Formats: sequence, C-alpha cells, structure tokens
Amino acid sequence: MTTLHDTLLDWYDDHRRDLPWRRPEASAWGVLVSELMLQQTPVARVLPVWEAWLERWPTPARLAAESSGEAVRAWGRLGYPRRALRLHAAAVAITERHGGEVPDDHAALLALPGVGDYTAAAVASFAFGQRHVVLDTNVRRVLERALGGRAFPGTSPTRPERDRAAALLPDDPATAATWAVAVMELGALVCTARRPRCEQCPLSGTCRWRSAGFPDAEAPRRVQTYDGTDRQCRGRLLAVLRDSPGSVAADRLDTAWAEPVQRRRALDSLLADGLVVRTERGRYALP
DNA sequence: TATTCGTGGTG
DNA sequence: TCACCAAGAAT
Repeated sequence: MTTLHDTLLDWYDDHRRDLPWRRPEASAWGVLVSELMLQQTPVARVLPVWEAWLERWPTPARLAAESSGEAVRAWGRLGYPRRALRLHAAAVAITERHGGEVPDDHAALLALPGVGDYTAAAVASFAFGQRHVVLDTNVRRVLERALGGRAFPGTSPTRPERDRAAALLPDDPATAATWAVAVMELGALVCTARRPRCEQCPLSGTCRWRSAGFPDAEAPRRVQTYDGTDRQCRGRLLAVLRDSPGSVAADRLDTAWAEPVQRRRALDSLLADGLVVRTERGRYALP
C-alpha cells in the first residue's frame, strides 16, 4: 500500500455513488445483471431497467423459467439486445450447472454466456470480494494517464498493461476489490475520456499525463456512424416486436424500414441471432 | 485482430 | 447542432 492507494481509497470513500448493485444487500445475481447491462451502456439508463429486472427475476432460476423473448422485451432500449439473450442463457446455465447460485469462481464465471474477462473479474471482485485485475475502459484510461503519461490507452489491453495493473493491486482481497471499484469510479466521474476534471482529481499531484502537459488530449477517436446502418434497421424491427404482445405480420415490419434489401438482411441477421423467430403463416415474434 | 453489435444523453 | 460517446463480448 502506498500513498497513491490511500489517496484514491480516501477519495472513493468520499465520492462514491450510491448505486443499488453496490449496496450490501445486493446479491451476486444483481451484480452480474448490472455488469451485463453496463457493458457499453451508461449507468443512468441501466438504473430503472435493473430495478425492474431484479424485481421481476430476483434469482437466476426465475429468469431461466421464462422464455428468452421476455428477457429481450424487458431489456427495453438498453441497446445491444444480444446481451439480453446472453443474460437469459447465463441464468439457464447457472440454474443447470451451479444449482441456481452464481458461481464465485473466475473460470466458472468466464464460461457463462456474455461474460468475458472483464465481467468475470468484476463479479468475482465486487460480488465476492476476491482479488482480481479488473481492467475496463475506465481503469485502462486512468492508469494510462496517471502512470503512462498518455491520453488514451490502445485498442485492447496489452501484457505490460495487465502487469502494471496487477502490480498495483493490494494484497488483501477485500482492499483489492475496493481498489478496483475505486479506480473505475475515478475514471467514470473525474478522469473522463473527453473533459477530465483534473482540478477535482486526487491523483493530479502525481499524474504523469498532467505533468507532461496533456499531450494528445484531442486524439482523434473512431467515430461510429449509425444512421442508415444495419444496426439501426435491426433496432427498428426489434422495437416493433418488443411493443407487440404476440406475433406480427411481415407487413408490420415493412413499415418499420422502407429499404427492402437492407430490411431483409437485418431480419435474417436477427433470426440468425435468435432475437426473432418465424411463427405460423410467415409471422414474426420474439423467441 | 478487426468487426459487428443499439441507444439516447450531452458539451 | 451534432459529433461523441457509455462498466465489452463474440466471432
């Protein structure tokens, strides 16, 4: 433990958000649900959906007993609806393979649908108080700036990056878990991607990016176009199905997207993903 | 390894 | 206004 650790842990104690999945009464299932929902989706939009989800499905077994289509419907407009399918599949796997209890083992977590290296480490750390390197985009940015002296990390985590994060991890598991969430929180609230609030940062005194004069602060980042893409088309088609209690006729989908070739392609991909099924007489529905 | 996969808030 | 983004995973 160094002054860096004490400084950041003190900051976290004073500034941490009171998020429902961080409360003591939150279950491991609640933590897992939050992590799936938070993949590429802002906290503010996750909050109401998470509350409703846990109210309706307080355990993995309760979700596993439902159709995957109900999960897709309850997912609402969080985006990337394949995550809803994966979360449902994870609930089924937990029910079948782990007796309905979210596993506390990193490898077992990693084997669940929708759970990658980050999410497995996050659940093991946040829900079970274990010591893991939790390397999300926030943590990577904070460490790259504070220790690496650069504005942004590369596209994917490197070996040296992991080693650096591992070397910083406190020995005590409970402290390591708090450290992990504290670094994430700093990245989310202060050391943000665009306009970091350096005047509020507890690490500003030692930050190498700051002492170097903020090089490459305006580094061009990859812009993702959306209008007119297959993604947008899929979203429109799925919205029609979410808002319909049963199945819909094909011509209902035609009204959701005018261009027939792209509409066909998008519908085929939704069918291939299992987000949509074909029912009787050429009608369509959630699975 | 580079792509693909939604959505809506915001500076 | 509109480009930019927000706790990744799967392939």
